[in-house]
Amino acid sequence: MTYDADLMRGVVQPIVLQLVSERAMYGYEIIKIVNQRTNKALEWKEGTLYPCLHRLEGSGLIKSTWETAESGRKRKYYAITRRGLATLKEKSSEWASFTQAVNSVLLVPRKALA
Amino acid sequence: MTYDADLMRGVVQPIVLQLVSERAMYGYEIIKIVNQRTNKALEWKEGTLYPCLHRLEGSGLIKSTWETAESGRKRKYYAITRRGLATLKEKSSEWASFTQAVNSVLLVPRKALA
DNA sequence: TTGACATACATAGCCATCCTATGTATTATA
DNA sequence: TATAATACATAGGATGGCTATGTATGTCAA
Repeated sequence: MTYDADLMRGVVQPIVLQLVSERAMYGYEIIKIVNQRTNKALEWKEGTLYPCLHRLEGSGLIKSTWETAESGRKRKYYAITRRGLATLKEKSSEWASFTQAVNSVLLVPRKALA
Repeated sequence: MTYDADLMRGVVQPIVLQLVSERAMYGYEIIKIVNQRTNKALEWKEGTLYPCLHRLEGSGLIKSTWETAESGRKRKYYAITRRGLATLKEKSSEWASFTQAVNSVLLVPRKALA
């Protein structure tokens, strides 16, 4: 159990929503981009992403379409829905205020302590 | 299921460790301080804190002593241990790098997008 | 052409823990 | 003498990330 596993909860959905809001993406691509954009600070596995994609689609926050690349390979592209966009905005600001709240406890300067 | 519940995982332990590292505290006090210091952005209930305190003590990261206030009321004070302090430092920097990683995905400026 | 690897999707089961709800007991207050 | 606040505790539900595994196709080097 990496500690990261607990931290990860609550951010996987917003991150996925953010990415597919930028442009339509397929699952494998999302994993690569997350690893890349965070310099592997976040290193997602399939077991993290795919169930999340299915949940998001089940909730109507994203929608998928199968497409075939020139290579002939089939990919399931996900795009954000109107409701997904609203949720993304919600969760983004929630994340911002949450981190601020946590930091207000975690980052108390020593000189401020009695 | 508030979304906050998922975000909360992974920060409860570090926050508790941070607080009891400042000075010895008892459970009920910790709850009040968290609510207060975060302006109720974080609003912990007993069911969140007490099991966490027991886990931390079980792991040897904090240790407890019963004390009696002038009022006659009994309180269980928790203090951080040497190992707890080491863990706190670890988790604090983990939290810092984690939020940075998440923000590097979540806070991509629009103009940076292809 | 064959083996290895990367790509691409998917899911079952484990497990940790946050939350709700509930319980007990004591002290303070109206 | 209620009611609220203080103070501790735990059982049970629910969620979802992680491990492991499975399938299939495309690419590339030996």
